[in-house]
Amino acid sequence: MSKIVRMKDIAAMANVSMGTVDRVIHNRGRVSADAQKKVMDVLEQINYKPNLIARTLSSSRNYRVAALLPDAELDPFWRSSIQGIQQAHSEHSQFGITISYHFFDPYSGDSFRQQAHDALESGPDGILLAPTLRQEALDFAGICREQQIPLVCFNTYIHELAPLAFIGQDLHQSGRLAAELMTMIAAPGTILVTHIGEQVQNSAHIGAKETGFREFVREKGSSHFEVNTVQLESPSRSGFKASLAQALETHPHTKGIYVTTSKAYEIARSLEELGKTDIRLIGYDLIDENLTHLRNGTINLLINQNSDRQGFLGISYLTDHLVFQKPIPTLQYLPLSIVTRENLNSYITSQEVN
Amino acid sequence: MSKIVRMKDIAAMANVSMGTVDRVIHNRGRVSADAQKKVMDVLEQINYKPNLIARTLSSSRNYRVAALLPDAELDPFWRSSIQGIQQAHSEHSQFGITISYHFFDPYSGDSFRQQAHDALESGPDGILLAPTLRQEALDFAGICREQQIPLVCFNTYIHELAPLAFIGQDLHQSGRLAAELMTMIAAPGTILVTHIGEQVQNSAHIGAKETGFREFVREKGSSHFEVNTVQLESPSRSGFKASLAQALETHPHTKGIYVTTSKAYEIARSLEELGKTDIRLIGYDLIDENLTHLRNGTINLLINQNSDRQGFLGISYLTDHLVFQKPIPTLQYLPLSIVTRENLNSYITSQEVN
DNA sequence: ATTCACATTGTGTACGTAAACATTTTTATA
DNA sequence: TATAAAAATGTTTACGTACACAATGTGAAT
Repeated sequence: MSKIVRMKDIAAMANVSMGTVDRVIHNRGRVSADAQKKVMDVLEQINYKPNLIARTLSSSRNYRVAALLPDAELDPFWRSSIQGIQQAHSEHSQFGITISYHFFDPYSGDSFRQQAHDALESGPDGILLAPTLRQEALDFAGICREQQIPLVCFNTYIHELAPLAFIGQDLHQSGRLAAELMTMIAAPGTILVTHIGEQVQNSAHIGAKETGFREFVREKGSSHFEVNTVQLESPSRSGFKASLAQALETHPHTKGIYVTTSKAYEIARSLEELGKTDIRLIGYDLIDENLTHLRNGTINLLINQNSDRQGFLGISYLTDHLVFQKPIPTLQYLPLSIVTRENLNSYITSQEVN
Repeated sequence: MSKIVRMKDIAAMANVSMGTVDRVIHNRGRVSADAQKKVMDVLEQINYKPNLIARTLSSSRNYRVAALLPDAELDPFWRSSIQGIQQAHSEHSQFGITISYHFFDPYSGDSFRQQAHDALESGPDGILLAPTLRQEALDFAGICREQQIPLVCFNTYIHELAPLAFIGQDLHQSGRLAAELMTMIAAPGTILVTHIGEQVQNSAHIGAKETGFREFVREKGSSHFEVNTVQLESPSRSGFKASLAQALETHPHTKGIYVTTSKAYEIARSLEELGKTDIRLIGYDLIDENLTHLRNGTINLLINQNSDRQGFLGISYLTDHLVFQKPIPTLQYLPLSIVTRENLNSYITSQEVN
């Protein structure tokens, strides 16, 4: 029977005007201690839930969100993040959300600083950030905090950033999962953990996966498997395939390769060219380049970081925070999705609507 | 620059009143051909998107939704569906959605009819249905169509129901996936597909999984694996373990068991009691009973039907349809999530909020 | 031409909140 | 005490839509 309580009702119960109730609820000040108490007393008795619909309609202002993430032209991994952001945007545009995009070179501090500057220039009410560069991200987060701009981060977890929300994957656990899967599908022998032309800045990020991987093997598979880390040339250089071949010669009993980034397709391509078919390959992310090899069997498993959903949730959370003033999760770990040839389509199909 | 167009603007452009615009947009009739044309012309030129916020606030009526699904007391599988429904409800209750629950015995037509009758009695504006009983569901859907009550179904796909939306899993593909996983982790030998005390009504439902499973093995694993179907006693009967032991004697080279329902824990328990440790076990759903065995390793893999998300989406779609009059997907297949010991937590953890 | 029935069109109010604005009360100052 | 300034409180309007209601216009029957 509990009818919905409105500000009007509270005003009546407390014997004050709606204006006063409004001032108390939003503590805008300019209220006598007496009135304050009267309203607070009522608020404690009843369970007032503001009507978010009415609130949104009333204060129908426009919110600007700046999305700051690497350029998908430079790394296709980010394509799906952008898709997720765009989908969230199209679902929320009616709430007066506009998004400006600022794409940076994921390995260039200068590029980041430039784009970050532009993002701030646009006078955003909220910022969505993929903090691939640690130090630059920290500096930027400081400015956001100074300027009181809500910051939501995704993909790369950096504890000290202390954003309003982080959305991503538990990387340590992700590494453990990869190891579990590898020990399930690979024959006993050597497992290579590959790092491909990585920059120093990313080392913490990648490190958590490797640590998790090794931890699992130590716990559960040390009798059958030996883990070795190899550093390969950047795929953009001609030496890439050679450096892989070299690694395989050094470790002749290699039965599996774990690629900690979305670049498994580069390894897959080289393995095909080298005619190696007895090596299990586990990598990350449903980018087109990987899917081809997952379908033809060169890549056996992919762990999906759900970066489309990361982008989607990032924008959704900012909308909830800005528009609806709803509480949002501080830390949102997404599922560690395992993708094979047979469940791939269930992860990438979109549905018709009516 | 494209300012948002309101009904007011359309009225001005077409030289009519807002009332007329309203009548045209909602084709409530009582409009002259002349006025109709004037408004339509404007509507074709501009891109009018109604403000759903304002619409919702204005027609702030209450919607009743009836949820009709099996009793979780009789089958724990349904617990998570209910959780999902409740979560969606708590997120949408501010939009004036109230839900009445009607739990039936999943194997009793009488029970279903009784609860379905109650559900209709409650005068719902929308219905969420888990159509476990085929014929009864068809009859019920007919009544819903007659009474023009929107019907959203989940979990069990029945084509002839033709609901507003179906949310669930592609069962054929689910079977294929199970087979792919089984051939990855099991040693060559016999694979058993088990049916546990199933009712006739569910045969179509379960059949799709088995067909998919066999199809995959035929295509990709026929040289190493032989698939056999076994029918076991209902776990409630004392003969369950014996019937399993009997099946394993009949098929002495059994290396894997595929349980097409959420009852893998029953098999796991019996396997433990029988001391069988070399048989891989793949089942469905993250119910507590299964998780225990997944954690201790008796169950190797679970395929998650995401029934919490099914319930959540079911209510969300009904809300979108009723409250926001948004288009919703006709057919929403959810991902075929693969769950292991190491990614289990990423599927069941909930987050703190701020 | 007058009246009535009916079709069409226009106007006003409600939804619940936020925020601008107007009014009253209190306090400080001369 | 008178008066201005400041503080507190109350009132009104806007947000965009839906819907009830009022006001026109049209044509037919008397």
